[in-house]
Amino acid sequence: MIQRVRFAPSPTGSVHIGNMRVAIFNWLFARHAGGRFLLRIEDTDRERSTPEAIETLLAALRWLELDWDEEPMYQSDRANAHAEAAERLLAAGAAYREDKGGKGECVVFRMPDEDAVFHDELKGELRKKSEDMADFVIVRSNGAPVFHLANVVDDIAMKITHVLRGDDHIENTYRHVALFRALGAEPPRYAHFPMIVNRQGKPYSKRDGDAFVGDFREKGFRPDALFNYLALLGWSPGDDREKMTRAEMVEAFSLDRVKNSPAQMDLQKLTHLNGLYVAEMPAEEFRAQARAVLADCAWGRDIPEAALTPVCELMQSRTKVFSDVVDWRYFFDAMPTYDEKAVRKGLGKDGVRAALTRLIALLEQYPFDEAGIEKAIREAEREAGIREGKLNFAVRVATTGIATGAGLYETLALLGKDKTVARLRHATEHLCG
RNA sequence: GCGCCCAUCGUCUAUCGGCCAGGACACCAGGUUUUCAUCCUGGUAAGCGGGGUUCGAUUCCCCGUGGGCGCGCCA
Repeated sequence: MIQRVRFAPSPTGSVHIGNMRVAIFNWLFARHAGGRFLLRIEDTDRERSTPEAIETLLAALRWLELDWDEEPMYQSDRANAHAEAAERLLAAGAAYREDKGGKGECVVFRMPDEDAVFHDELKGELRKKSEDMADFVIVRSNGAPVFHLANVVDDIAMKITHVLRGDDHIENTYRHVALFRALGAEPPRYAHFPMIVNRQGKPYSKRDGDAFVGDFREKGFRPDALFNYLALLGWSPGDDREKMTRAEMVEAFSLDRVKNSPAQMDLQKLTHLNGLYVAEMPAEEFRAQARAVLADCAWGRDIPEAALTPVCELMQSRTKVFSDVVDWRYFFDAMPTYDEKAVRKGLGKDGVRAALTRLIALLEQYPFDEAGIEKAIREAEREAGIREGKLNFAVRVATTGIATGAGLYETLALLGKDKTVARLRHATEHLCG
């Protein structure tokens, strides 16, 4: 039998990272098994489920290349099926009408008078005593179906074989299993994944920042890196592999390798992984991405291709996230923005002013290329009695304003003699301690 | 309160009774006789507590403790 799983989000305008990981696990499961990955939009909340919210959701799925099979089901189209199911349950005595709070009659599902049991693919046999479960509303007094009913009726219609969702649904599952049976359907198999939690161990929320797929996209994370990272949150291939291609993940994925304890999001590790992906991007693609970031900066919009290309070549290997690109400003502006701390540390020492002043003169004596620049700096050090290599940091701060960057000689060669000399001069006149 | 789920380095994880408890991120030290966000090498760092079962438990069972979830005419 072909396995059919579904991702059934309710569109709210932003896509939560925990939800997306559930989608990833469903997708991986389906692709591994050669089954179907289906989409159901639970858009019965008409206030929040706007066309824009739905588009945001689909865009997030497309961005992560979670391609779905068949036409998505829209729950809002299913009112008749839900109502009909409620009628059947009523007719069979599995449900009854009741006015629970003066709001008019609603339809209540009668929980069977027996313990609820189901087999969870991750957690084993899960059970709950009959007396610990109460009947529950399936149709509101205004006629609208409640989540439980709609969810089960639609899963039946979609012929879902495996429901893979967050373990915050475990309690619902006891009810859902009963609903499936009452509707004459065999319940699907279930697996409940642990949640993604924050530092405090609470479910990851928007208050924690970076809670939505869009946040990562905006910051310049790559979708393949985010996919890879999220897949590893709660799942591992069983060996030491971490950076994996989709094909490898599809091949290796199985439910019995999914952990059943909650995982905490580690932005640093995601950033590291993203850097590995960035490093192997084709140069043109890297440039296009950098260009997209620059387009949002007033100073970065009109950089000619000829100026941008060498900077990209220099910086790609050390770019981890595309938002890093906003720090490239010193390559293009006349003057860098000087970081106070770096200035203090790099330009504050005695003798630095004299050495840099001498360097300005020495730069005139050699060709302005990497080798010539290095020679000039070495010579300036010798003359000033500074230990070899020690002047580099001062030069770096004087010319780029910050403490870190690419290779110094390459950076200066790229900057050009005019900017380099002007900045060195500025440093000797205004910044040295 | 009642019920359910969970528990290995700071974090993500490996281990399916015998491990010097392995890897990764982060961190620290060193190297790439120049910086560095790349790269290489090395290091610090873990089995929540108490009972069992067993020749032997991180691993199996029980009880605590801690955290999470559920107990809606929300999804």
